[in-house]
Amino acid sequence: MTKKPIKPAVPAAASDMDRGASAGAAPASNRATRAAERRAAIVDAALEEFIARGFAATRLDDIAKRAGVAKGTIYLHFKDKESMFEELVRTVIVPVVARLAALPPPAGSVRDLVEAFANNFLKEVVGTRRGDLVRLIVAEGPRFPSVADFYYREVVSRGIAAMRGLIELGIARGEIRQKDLARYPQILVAPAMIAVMWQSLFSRHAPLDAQDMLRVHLDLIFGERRTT
Amino acid sequence: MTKKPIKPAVPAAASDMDRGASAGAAPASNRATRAAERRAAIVDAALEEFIARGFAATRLDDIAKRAGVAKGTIYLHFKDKESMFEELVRTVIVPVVARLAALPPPAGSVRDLVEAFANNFLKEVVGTRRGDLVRLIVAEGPRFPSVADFYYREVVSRGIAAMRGLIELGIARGEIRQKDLARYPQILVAPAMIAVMWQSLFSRHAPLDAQDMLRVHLDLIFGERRTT
Amino acid sequence: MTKKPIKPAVPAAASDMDRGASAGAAPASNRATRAAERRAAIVDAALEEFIARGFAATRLDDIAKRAGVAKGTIYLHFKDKESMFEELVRTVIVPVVARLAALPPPAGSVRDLVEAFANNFLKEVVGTRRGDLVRLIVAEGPRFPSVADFYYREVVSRGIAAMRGLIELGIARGEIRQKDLARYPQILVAPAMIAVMWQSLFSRHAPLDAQDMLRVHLDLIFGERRTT
Amino acid sequence: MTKKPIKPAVPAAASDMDRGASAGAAPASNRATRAAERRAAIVDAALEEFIARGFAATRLDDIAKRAGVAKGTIYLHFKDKESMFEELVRTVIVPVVARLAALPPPAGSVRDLVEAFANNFLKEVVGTRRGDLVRLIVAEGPRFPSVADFYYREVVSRGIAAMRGLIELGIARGEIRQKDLARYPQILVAPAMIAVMWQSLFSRHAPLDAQDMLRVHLDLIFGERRTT
DNA sequence: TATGAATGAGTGTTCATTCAT
DNA sequence: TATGAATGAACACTCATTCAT
Repeated sequence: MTKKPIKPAVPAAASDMDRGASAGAAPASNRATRAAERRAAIVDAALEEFIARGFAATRLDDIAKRAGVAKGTIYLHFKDKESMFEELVRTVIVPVVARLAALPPPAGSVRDLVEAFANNFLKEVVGTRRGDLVRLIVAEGPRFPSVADFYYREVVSRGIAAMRGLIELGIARGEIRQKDLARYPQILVAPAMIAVMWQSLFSRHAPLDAQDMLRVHLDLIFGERRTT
Repeated sequence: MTKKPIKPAVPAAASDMDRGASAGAAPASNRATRAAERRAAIVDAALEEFIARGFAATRLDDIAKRAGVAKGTIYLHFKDKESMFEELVRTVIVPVVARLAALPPPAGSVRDLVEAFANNFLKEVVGTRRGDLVRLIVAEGPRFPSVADFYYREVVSRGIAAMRGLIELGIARGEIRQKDLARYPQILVAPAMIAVMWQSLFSRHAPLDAQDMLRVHLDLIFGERRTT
Repeated sequence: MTKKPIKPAVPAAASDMDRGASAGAAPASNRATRAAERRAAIVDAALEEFIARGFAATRLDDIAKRAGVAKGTIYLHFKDKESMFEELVRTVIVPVVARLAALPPPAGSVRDLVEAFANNFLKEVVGTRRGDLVRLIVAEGPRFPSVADFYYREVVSRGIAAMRGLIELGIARGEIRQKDLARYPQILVAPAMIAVMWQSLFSRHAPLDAQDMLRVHLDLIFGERRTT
Repeated sequence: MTKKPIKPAVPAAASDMDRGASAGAAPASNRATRAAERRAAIVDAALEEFIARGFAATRLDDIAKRAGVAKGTIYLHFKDKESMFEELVRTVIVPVVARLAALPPPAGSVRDLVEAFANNFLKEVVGTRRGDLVRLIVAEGPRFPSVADFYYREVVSRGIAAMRGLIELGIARGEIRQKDLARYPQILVAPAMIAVMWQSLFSRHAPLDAQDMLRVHLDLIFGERRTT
């Protein structure tokens, strides 16, 4: 029995950001696979270009060139430039959210949980292309309400809810003193967001040790760690 | 003796953002005054458009229309679109910085100082056009290194330094326990920045009581206030 | 066996100036052919417009309209207006030079040679669009050194050399008495050039019988012909 | 008795080309003088710019700057750019023609006359701004029929007539053998015209000894000079 | 009379989108 | 399905001309 290569439903479509090392072109058996690969290539290229230049200043020509397809091909996958941008954000964000939603085992203290979460964020977002995507959304959000909406719905509101849950847990367990914090989970993540922006904008003026900063921030919330 | 109205040499040139209620434009006496007024009108209009659409998507035609001048007039004041954007940021930011630099009377506790500062920020930046300008800089910074540089130099680095000074004072006076905070003044202002972004992007999904959030954040840093 | 119509790889690309009666455009089979035809149409139209108005006053819009293409199409073939002008001159001149370089059979006297040459020039240049092109180069040369350079290299220096050769031959054969003439072949062609200019500028004031004038000039150089 | 400064009817208006060393601003007594000086300055500047860039590419701004007047001032002297160009040519050419019309004493042989004339032309036209003006007229003539007409009427037809007169005199005196030459005085001046163009266009590729060339040409017409 | 700020029509160039191959 | 040549609307920028001072 020939074992057919198992292809994901949305194959490789989520850009390099979510591909391990799938760079080396896969065998590309049938039609659908090829199409999906092309789409993924376009998404990757578009993300790169949009991040580098913003929506309006990005040329479809450049995206096509970078993706290694003809300009017309883009229109086989996306209705127009705007749709492409909107779908792009969805395509890239969905798997990230999915992974984060698969919470790590809630073992240990709340601080440990939050810290694990923060470290993950540091590694996977701050200073990476994903961090740039966040900045891109901040930049283009007002011109793309649907993107802002999507981002709020899928990422922000969920993230806020998750953080609130952790904060309430921390309060219940006595790890967090300040009860009001549960009303503003934003405070918990604010320095992380600042770190994201800082890396994009100011890191060449004054590098920021994001990890250390987040530790200090957590100390503020959970109390300084006893260095036993 | 007739008291002649004293007109500033470069009057109101810094955009509405810094004009009190100069709406009812004066008769506009001399040439230089007129020129300055026009320039101010262009700056105002450009700011509005750039915030609404971003740099690349803004049309000089629209700026001219909004400013009530002909397209060519813009080029009497600015070399080209890019220079306009760069000078615009400077023009708008400088007086804000100048005002903030005029420190409020350092009376009372450090918390009071910080709180006064935060309230000022809330009133003057969060949810205002100035807040949008911050977002605009975040959005366009990577494409306009000179703007990012300027903003870092004039606003960020100074703000960080000022915050650090306050934090160290708070530590010295025993108001702030966590000494490490002085290494990351960003933590102090992070929620304020988040508030700025939030208002631009998500306020229609979930309004944010920025003032209350900042209070909670300060409680975190200074300890909860005794409600006497 | 069906004899397929042989099409040149770059067909008719050199403007009407070098097309015989290709007016009834062929069905235009393949892609490359179509492209070449379009390019030729643009070159023709541009030549016409540049001659009529000069470089600066010529509108790309008009060229496009005359060529029957969209304005953007021009930019598929030429980098910008300046390059178009420069390439245009090359494109048009090269085949003319090529044809002249294919020397007529060097039979008969030097005078006959020169006369054949002059008659050819009269028919093909004086009073034609090619003549206007010469005037155009004289007009725009100072603003387009590269054009002047090219023209000097490809046309002038070669023409001068060829004339010098003929003159020396004429001297050797005793047909030309004045030996110094070999130092200034320009004298040989000067009346022809004057004829070119005259047709463009003054023919409506005073028509010039260029052929007769050239005959008189040759009489001057070779001595009057015995009217046998 | 106050000695009023004698002003020329067309004061200084003919550009540097016809001013000796009037550069050092004259006392400029009354209104009319000042106006005439300004006009002359504009004419000078305009000539310079038109020669350097051609009609269409010349900016009134540059002319004004070079002339040391405001842009609006130009419109006090000329209806618009086209009129300025047309009047400019007239203004500059008239005195040149006037001077040439004041024929040198017709002493000596015809060849001496022609040679004196040619030397004058070499010194005053070839390689000078006046020569450039000739090229400018050749360049812009087709777009400015009135200029071409004027030039033909005032310069070309008169020059042709004068040359014809000299040729006929030469024939009558036996200095010139070829009687047909009288029908094409253009032949007499053709090398001189070529020299004018050559200096503008090709002198940097191959310098041309115009004087020697003209001598050879005259030898051709009058027979080689006996070097006694 | 002279100025030069202001105007706005005009033009070169770009680029999202279409469509014949 | 994929291509990329062709399109033409859109836009930044220029510059001749006007006019209030």
